[in-house]
Amino acid sequence: MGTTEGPRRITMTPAARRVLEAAGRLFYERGIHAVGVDLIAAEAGVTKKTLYDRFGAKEQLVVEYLADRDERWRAFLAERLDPARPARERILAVFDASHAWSVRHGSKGCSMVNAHAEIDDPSHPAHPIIVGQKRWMLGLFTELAQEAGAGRLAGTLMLLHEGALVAHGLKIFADPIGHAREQARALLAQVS
Amino acid sequence: MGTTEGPRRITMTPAARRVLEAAGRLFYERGIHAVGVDLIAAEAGVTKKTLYDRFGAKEQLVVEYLADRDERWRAFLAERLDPARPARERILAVFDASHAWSVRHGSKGCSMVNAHAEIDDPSHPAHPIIVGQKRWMLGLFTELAQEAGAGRLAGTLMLLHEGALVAHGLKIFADPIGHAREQARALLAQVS
DNA sequence: GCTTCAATATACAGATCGGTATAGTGTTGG
DNA sequence: CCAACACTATACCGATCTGTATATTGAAGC
Repeated sequence: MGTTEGPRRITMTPAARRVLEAAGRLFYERGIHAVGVDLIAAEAGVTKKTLYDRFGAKEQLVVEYLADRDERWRAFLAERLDPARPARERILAVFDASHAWSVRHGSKGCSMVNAHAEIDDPSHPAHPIIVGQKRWMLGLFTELAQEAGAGRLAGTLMLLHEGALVAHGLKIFADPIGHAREQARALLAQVS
Repeated sequence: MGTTEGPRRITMTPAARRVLEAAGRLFYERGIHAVGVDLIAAEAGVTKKTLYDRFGAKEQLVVEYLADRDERWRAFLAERLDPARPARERILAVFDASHAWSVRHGSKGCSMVNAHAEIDDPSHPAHPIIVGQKRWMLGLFTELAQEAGAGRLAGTLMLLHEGALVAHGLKIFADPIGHAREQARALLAQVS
């Protein structure tokens, strides 16, 4: 039950990697529709020809961007979910991972949620990636909560986590992810 | 302490109203950058000249769109926050209002959060409207929670609410707003 | 009655958009 | 040696983008 494994059949040459890096940074910071392929190519130090030789179309570049983020996030999270530790600690580790991730990757909120705001069409090839990650996160919280003997808390944990990411992106109040983690801890403590 | 009252000095003629309605619908459903002024004018049954005579620029149209949504949401919510009722019920009424709002206005999540995903520049005139509404919501939860003798729950209520709106937009699981409301109720019951 | 103004219709400007075409360079592996 | 391939450089295509220009109509208010 790993990553959804969609299309994603592009040759990852050095230039392609630079393109993906630049696209990821620009898409996340400025939005997908606001960023043109010319800018991406320029930032990557690559000609447009190369960009199109590797990715074929901007849409595919968007797909690769999101699939890459999804893959990286799951790997990042897996590193921090030591299966030896009790489920309750692993639940809190999810919030800690989100905090660490946001420190490393910037604070404009969740790239999946942001991309979803720009994609209306459910038949867009990026759509299953977005929904897939969120479903996977809900599944993770469900498993962990059940293992912690608090199965009914899965939905609440998901909502706290999503809310924290949004609040963090909007910079409404200080350390929303830490706040969500603390609330999760308190809720889990009640089930003991 | 009402709406932030930004610029917003345009003559609201009948044609302008139709433009704002069409822009709101299209911006929300397809995203701001994905919708052109030609389409908005066509959908509103108005010439582009009229659109520019009223709004001057697309950016101003975006500002009006968000300011209008903000205003409507606060009025919508005020109608459902009977000051005679106890604070605890009014907190739950916020979640009920969000549910009713989403039924009426569609389910692509929060228009402020979605707009924020497309606006990088904090100096964009729409930025204060977005952040303003969220700050106001946190202030509302803070007041209500304090009045209910559960001041420390304000942040959690905000996170549950934001998370529910996101989850609702992504359609991850059934009735996230109802779930958030139920969790809020449970948390408030503990403070009694 | 004449100005004011909201509105129409249409055409166009300049920039940028996603994407393609053509020609050539440098490296690598059979 | 040479074919394959990743890549550069540059120029171009048609479409779409925001925004403007021109000329006209119809209704309301002093």
